[in-house]
Amino acid sequence: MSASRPGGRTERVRRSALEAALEELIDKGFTGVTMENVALRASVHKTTLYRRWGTVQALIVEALEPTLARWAVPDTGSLRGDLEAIALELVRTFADPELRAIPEAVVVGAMRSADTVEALRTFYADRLGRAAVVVRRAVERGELPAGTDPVEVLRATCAPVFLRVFITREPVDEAVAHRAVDAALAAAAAGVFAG
Amino acid sequence: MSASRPGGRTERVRRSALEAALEELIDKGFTGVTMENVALRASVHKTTLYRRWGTVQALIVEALEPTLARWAVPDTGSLRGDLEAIALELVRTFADPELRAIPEAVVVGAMRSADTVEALRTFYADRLGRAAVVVRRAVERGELPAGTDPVEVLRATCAPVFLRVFITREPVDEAVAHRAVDAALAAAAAGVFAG
DNA sequence: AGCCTAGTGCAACTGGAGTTGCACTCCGAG
DNA sequence: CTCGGAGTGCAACTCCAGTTGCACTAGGCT
Repeated sequence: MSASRPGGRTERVRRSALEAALEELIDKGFTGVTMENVALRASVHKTTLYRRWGTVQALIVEALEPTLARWAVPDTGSLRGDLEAIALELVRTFADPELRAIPEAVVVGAMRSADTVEALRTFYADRLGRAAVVVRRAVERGELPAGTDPVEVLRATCAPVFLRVFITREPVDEAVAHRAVDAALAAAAAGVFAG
Repeated sequence: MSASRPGGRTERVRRSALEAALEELIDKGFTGVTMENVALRASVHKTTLYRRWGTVQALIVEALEPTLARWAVPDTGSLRGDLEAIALELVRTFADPELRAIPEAVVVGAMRSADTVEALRTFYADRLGRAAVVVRRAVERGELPAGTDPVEVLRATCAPVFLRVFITREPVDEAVAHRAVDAALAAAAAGVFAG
């Protein structure tokens, strides 16, 4: 464990491997990430990678943790502004091939290994849970009916973007984001997500 | 090509392989489908499979074509009824592990090979296009504002289901389907998808 | 009937992912 | 400083997906 030797070689190897994994991911896309390539780039032997992480998926998941963790909930003053910030960030992420590689890798990984499924589930549970504040504030301000399920509003906002990117494989632009926000707001205002 | 000898061995091999591929897919899930396993089950040599289809993904895509093609657009008399039929069919498909394997395989395949991406895109373009009648009828009946984009309504209806199944990995039930329909209808009624 | 060839079967090969046993290095505790 | 052991490097191995060259079978055509 790295905990036993936090300042030593183990930690250097760990950092080097995670950094290399991230670079490989961005370069080659989720298909090209290989233990051997990562090992080469990190100047670490592949045996070490297998021993510490077991699978490429696990390595990638850990490599992505810091990137995914640092995410700030928007606070623009209005619900529409907050939701648009969230939706637009999604669209921009998926528009940039480099940024897109990261969420894509996780979703793909989840299709293959059960542990990655769990990682994905907890990640989105956490992020949706954190973003829920945005809707709760709106309910307090009286912008939405009392009893509105915050997470449902967020799901409705993000779902069309994900649908196009991962399922129907349609292009996404800012108009998609705006329409998704409008739709979510209309449904929420109508009380669909309340009770 | 099988066209050159439509009644002969080539066609028998083709049918046998596609059938075996489908069975393998349902049995083992998308992970377990291997050219060798399919070859074994179909009593066809794996070399033949590689020569005819090239990759497992291509084989699976072709094996799924007939299943995916036979799909009837619902016509219950009301838009809500039609959309609920569509959404509930999705939910039921994903609830059944056997049925779920099929769309899952295609989505996973699309993450890996470019040709599968194209297959997925055209499939959903076709299905959304065919289902659009449901909304067009509703517009004619005056249930929705004129100028409503039919496909947008369908996307809004299906997106939350796909989001939970493939992205956030949350369980789906019929309540999810109903709420998605309600949300899509509320947004459409508010004119979000018109103009 | 008999030829012609596309399509298939077969076996051996390639290549890369993942594993294993062993030697060695280096951190940290005493 | 030195010693123990966790962690790492290394090389050789297994295993399986995918490839290739060759023989041959079987369907269509004259």
